[in-house]
Formats: sequence, structure tokens, C-alpha cells
Amino acid sequence: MKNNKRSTKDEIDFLKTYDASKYERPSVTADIVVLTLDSSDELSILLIKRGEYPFKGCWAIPGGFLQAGKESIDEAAARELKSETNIDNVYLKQLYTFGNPGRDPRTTVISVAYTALVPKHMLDIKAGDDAQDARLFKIKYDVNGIVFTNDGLTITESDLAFDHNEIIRMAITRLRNRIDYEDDAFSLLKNKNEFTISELKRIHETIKNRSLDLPNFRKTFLRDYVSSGKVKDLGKTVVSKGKPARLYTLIEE
Amino acid sequence: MKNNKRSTKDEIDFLKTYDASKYERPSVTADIVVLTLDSSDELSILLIKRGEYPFKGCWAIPGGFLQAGKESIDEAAARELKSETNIDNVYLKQLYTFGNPGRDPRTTVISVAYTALVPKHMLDIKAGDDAQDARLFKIKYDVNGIVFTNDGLTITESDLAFDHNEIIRMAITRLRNRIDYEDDAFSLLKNKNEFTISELKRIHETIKNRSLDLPNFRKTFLRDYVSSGKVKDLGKTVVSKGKPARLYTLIEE
DNA sequence: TCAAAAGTGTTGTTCATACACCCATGA
DNA sequence: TCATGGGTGTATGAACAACACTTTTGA
Repeated sequence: MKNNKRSTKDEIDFLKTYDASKYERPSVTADIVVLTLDSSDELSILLIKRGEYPFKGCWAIPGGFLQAGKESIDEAAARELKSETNIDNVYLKQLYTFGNPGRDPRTTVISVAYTALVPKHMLDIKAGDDAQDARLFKIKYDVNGIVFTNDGLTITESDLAFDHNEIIRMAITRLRNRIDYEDDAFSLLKNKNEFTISELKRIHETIKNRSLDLPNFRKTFLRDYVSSGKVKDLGKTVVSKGKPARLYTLIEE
Repeated sequence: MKNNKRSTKDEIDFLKTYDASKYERPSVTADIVVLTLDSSDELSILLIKRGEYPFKGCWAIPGGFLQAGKESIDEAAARELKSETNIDNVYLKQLYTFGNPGRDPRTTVISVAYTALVPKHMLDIKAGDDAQDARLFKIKYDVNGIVFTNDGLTITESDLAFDHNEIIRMAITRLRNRIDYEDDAFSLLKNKNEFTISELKRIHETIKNRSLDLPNFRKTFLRDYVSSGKVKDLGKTVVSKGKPARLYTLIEE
């Protein structure tokens, strides 16, 4: 798309002698808010316990430094996600870029934050190089803000490393605001090619943190997705406790 | 909010010996899509003609390198905006971060893009240090995408430096999608403390690129802004060509 | 036959859209 | 008085929410 007719001899000479170090350069990281629904359909986040300074011993969201020149930021995020959870090819969208001086005590660090939505059964959580531990925490709310719980372990927002509480807040808020317009919820299905309306409804309920009316949910689902061809009725049903539920499949474009 | 109880002697020692250069660092810039309504109420953008390589002589959106350590990215964007247009205290929101390798021929450059919405009379455009020229271009569309015009001068998307066409596309799309829910349009008013409904309607029309029904626009305006107290009726009118129009004022929170 | 979950139908309200019409001003 | 833009009122249909009711299964 971009033409190259500007690459004159002048420009080539300029590039040869360009001193890349004349500007003060910050470090850049890609950090990822990995969200999933746990086995009891509650919104959960992947946190790692930092094994190194700064914030050694604190819980943080996974992430790492961009290998400048070798990869794009999106690729850096995907690489970090893979190294922490062993997953590939999932919903991974840029969220926001954080760059206040002082957010990292070492030096200026610009963090490009991403949101990943992953079905729990695809997560293969492992503590990486610089993490002592990695776990899924349920996301709950109380007067002091977000609370993260994993069995007996409870962490509050202010216990997190860096400004990661801010990043997580933004990820949840954005997800909630977009859920009605974007197709984000499908990314959290166990199987995008065989799912029921109730399953999708539970995902919406979890993200919005309130219960929804099934008849109305069904109506909008049929109108917005089935009628438009984005989702197809498989003509099969699956047995559960009550009446068997119809199965649908997502048509990826 | 953040506690400091982690600053043990260990951590202090670590920070002293931390080698900031052990990771490959990219350059970071803040680039700004400055949008306004020109004298004929058409959507316009500020472009600068680059005075230096790379892309010397090409038109581009204003921007510049982050002075890492000295300022946040938001501050860098505000500083660059001020240096190009001499304006302060305007709508300036982070848009997206671009970081594909090869987008800048010099070295890896991460660009954090911002959108600025500025009323035209506040713009004091001047060519800065590294710009030969700076002008407002009308934004039009044709089969090949966006076309930028300034009197006799016409530029197409693919003439722009770097991936700036992508950045501009995203800025316009985002603005359009958000205009009904966010209060962005107010930022383009000549005077937020004294404006008429028609004035605000013209801004919405320009951004959406279609005409709106005045009676209906008035109804939603009264419901969404006046009834909720975000905007107050000044009880005054202003003379124009026909019936004098009622004046409203925006209540900034 | 009963509980549980899927699925259908009805009703009332809110909201967007289209549009007919009236009002106040300057020329 | 007429053109011009401001402002009011009304009718229609879509979207949304609440909820009563029916269906199909396993236990």
C-alpha cells in the first residue's frame, strides 16, 4: 500500500548515519489481563507472583519486555501469553498504554496493556522464568474496590504490583461496556462450534455481574446472530438436567 | 494508594545496580490526530509537511519523541500539540498504540496515538522545528479511501508518512462510533458556555457525515443533557437569520 | 408425577424516526 | 409579507423488559 518513491539517495545516507540513541528511550512491555470463567462460572483473572524485584513477592498480571526489532507489540503480548499459559490463537486485544513516570521504580517503562479472554479448560497455567507462582483468582468487589481470591488466599487491589490495579479496572470496565455490542463473549465459550444459548447467557451474566432474563436473551440472540447468519443452528440438542438444549455454532468470518 | 512496605534494603540494592540497557529499547513517540470543523463546518485535520528524513516532504500528523523520565505520554502529547498549534487544555485522548516493526525505517518506533478535538478559532497553526509547513486539510472520501484537500492541494491516504493513514482512519471511526454515547462533540463548540442546539447538531452531522432531524436532535439533547443537569439553559437567546436561538451552557464537572 | 431447564407468547414502556406545523425575527 | 431558521407536537414501529405459560427431559 505504501509507496517507496521517497527512498532517495539522500534518505538512504540519512538512515545510515542516524543515531538511534540520541533520544532517551524508555523500556516497553506488553502486559496482559487474562480473564476467564472459573468452574463455578465466576469471573477470574490470572495473576503471577513476582520472583524478582521490583515488587518481588507481589502479585501482578503477566507480561514482559518487548524485543524491539524482532516483533510487534501484538506479537510480544502473544508470546508472553503463550509462555505463561501455553495458549495460542485466542482473543487478545490491545487495551490501553500506561506510561506515567514513576510507575516502575527502575526506569521509565511504557506498558501496552492487552486483554485476553480465554476459556478455562484451555489455560495451562505455569510459573514462568520470573514468576514464583501463577494462579487464577476470583474477582469480587467490596467497599475498597476489587478483591482477588484463590482458596484461602485473598488479595486486595492495593496489594498488586505497579499500577496493575488500574489496568485490571480498565479491562473489566471496557469488557462490560462492550459486551452488548461486540462479540467478545463468544471467546469465553468452551466450544465455539457447539454451544447453547444458556451457556452464552451465563457468560454475559458473569461479565455484567447481574442475572438476565432467558426469554429476552434468546430473542436478541436470535435476532442479532442467528438471523444475520453469524451463528447457525446445528439442529442438534444436548442433554442436561431439564429439557435438552439446542446447539449453535459460531461462523468465523 | 500504593503502599511502600516492599521497599526493603534488598530492593534498594537491586535498583542501584539495575542495568536499564540490558533490554533492547524502542523509541516512543506521541502522535496526534488533530480534528476540527473548518469555517464551512467540514471535518478537517492538521497535517504537517515533514522537513526531515524519513519521509521528508511527506505530509504527516504532528508528533514527537517522548522525553522518557521527564514526562508521561499524555504530557508528551500535550507538549507536542502545544508546540504545533499553541493550544492548551483541550480534548486530548489516547487512541491506540502502533508498534509494528518496519513502520519507521530508522529503528523500532512505538507510537502512542492521540485524538485532539479543537475548535478552529483556537488553532494557531505554525510549522515547528521539524516541519516545513503545517495546514488544515478537509477530510473527504472517495473510492480509494480518505482524501485530504487544502485549496488546490490534494493528498490521498497513501501519500502520508509512516502508517499515519491507519491512525487517522482509526481516529475517525472511533469518534463516529462514540459520538452518541460520549460527550466528545462539546469539545468542538466555539464556546462551551454559550451554544445553541443547532450548533451542536452541526457538529454531530459533520462527524457522522449525514444530516440529522432537528426536532429529534433537540428531544434527545433535552433528555440526555438538560434534564440530567449536564447542560443548563441560559435563558438568553442569540439572534441569527430566523427566530432567535436559545443558548445553553455546559456544566463541567 | 415432579423438578428443572428450555423454549414460546403477550403486554407495556421507552426510544428512534419521520414529519406536519407553528413561532419569531430581519429584510 | 416572506424567507429563514428555531421550536412544538404527534404518529409509527422497533427495541427492551417483565412475566405468564408450555414443553421436554431425568429422576
